[in-house]
Amino acid sequence: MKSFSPVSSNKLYIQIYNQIHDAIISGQYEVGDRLPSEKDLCAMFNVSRVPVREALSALELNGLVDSMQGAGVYVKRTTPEKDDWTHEVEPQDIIRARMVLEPDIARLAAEQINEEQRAELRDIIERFKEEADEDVYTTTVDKEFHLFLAKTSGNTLYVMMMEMVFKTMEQRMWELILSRTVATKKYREQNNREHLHIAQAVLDGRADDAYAFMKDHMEQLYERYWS
Amino acid sequence: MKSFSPVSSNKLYIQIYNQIHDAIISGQYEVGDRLPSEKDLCAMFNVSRVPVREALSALELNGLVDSMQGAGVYVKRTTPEKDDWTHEVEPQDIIRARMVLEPDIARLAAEQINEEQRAELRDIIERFKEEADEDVYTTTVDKEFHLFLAKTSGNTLYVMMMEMVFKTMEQRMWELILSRTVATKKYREQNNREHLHIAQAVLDGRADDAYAFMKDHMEQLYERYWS
DNA sequence: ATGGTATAATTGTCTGACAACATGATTGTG
DNA sequence: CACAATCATGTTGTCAGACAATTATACCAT
Repeated sequence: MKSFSPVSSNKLYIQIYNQIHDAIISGQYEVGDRLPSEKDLCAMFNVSRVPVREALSALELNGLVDSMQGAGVYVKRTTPEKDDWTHEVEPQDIIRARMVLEPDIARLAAEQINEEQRAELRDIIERFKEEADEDVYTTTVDKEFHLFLAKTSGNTLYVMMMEMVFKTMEQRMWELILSRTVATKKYREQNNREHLHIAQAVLDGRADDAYAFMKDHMEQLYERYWS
Repeated sequence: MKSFSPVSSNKLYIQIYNQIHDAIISGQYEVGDRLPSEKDLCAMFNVSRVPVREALSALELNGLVDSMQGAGVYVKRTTPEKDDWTHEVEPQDIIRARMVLEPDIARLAAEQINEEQRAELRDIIERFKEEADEDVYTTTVDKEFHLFLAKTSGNTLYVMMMEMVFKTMEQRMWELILSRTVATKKYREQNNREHLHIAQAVLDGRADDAYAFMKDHMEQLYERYWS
């Protein structure tokens, strides 16, 4: 493999780490390749074993390489941590998850809402009404509404799950799909009506209604998507 | 701050790294705190400076600490608050979310399972039976089963949500709660029966049964927890 | 060819030393 | 007394050499 450049200044092990790290993730090494031995690396970088070992141990603890006593240091993976699962989420996956989750969230929210949260919800309702008059359709208030319900449910797992949902929706331009469905004027009005029904049920503490209205709302979304 | 335990075997710098890493992300150190000097750490771990420095340089290259020559090693971050939501998840939150999610996951899994996955599921069933004879109760196969269903459902959001659930369960020693409920012999047998019923329904593609059995299973969990 | 053994290569750890730098105490001077 | 320069001390960064533990390889006898 390639030779490394001798290092010059300011914390050798950092420069050595960066050089080897870049060499690995840039694909100069394949998975399973063996790095040069520490002795060779010392010669390449023109340093002692200490900074080389500090760099290598950091790479190992980062999961990039695997060092085995007596054998050598082997490349374990050449790609940075991929938590990029959003690309394999299909639109129907999101709708399905929301159909299952959100009615229960609405019910819990209606059961547990307090005065402070009622004020916040009224504020959101106002913004829904303002938004109804505008020409452009945005999903910010929509998102805010559903996340508010999750928070009000008091179940932190629901909050995190809904944030996952919306993060995924943003990551993949769902705007396009929305533009074909709820973004049209007719559907926007219906959407608004449904939101207001749910909000009112939550405000009144009518848990069963909140559940039912949210279920309807989600089923509407489902049908609109598949039509 | 606290003292560290002397290390014993098998790559000292890994154990040292883990101990310091855990001490930092668990909040035993605030941002800006100074770690003990290398000399002190050597005394605490009862090792030489070499593995201590290898662990510290890895922490620095991971961005957790900042080591300044002549001054000391200072904590840079204690892990973003983002990952720190698990502590506010209550046990009933987890049960509630699972009650809502998992029946639908089971249904989807039964609808979409293919031959390869059937083989994997049979393998899991075998391990359930092996585990039934052992004395100690572990949750590894249980977790594997439920995560398998999520994967088989084909809904990546469900997979991520279930991973969230189990990660949370592990983070907050649910073992303790389990030891009071499902860990007892009587419940373990019932648990096993329920799992096998669900698995068989999924294997046969009986979606409605898978849904119903999983719902029962979750309701059983719910009742066991609250009793 | 095959299997076992000796040898070499490689990583893991220790010890001791010194250089580079930061901080606070000491001292000297106005 | 105030203040600045100097020094002592503690800390991290690096070097050199050594040995232990483990693995891979070469060699040899059968």
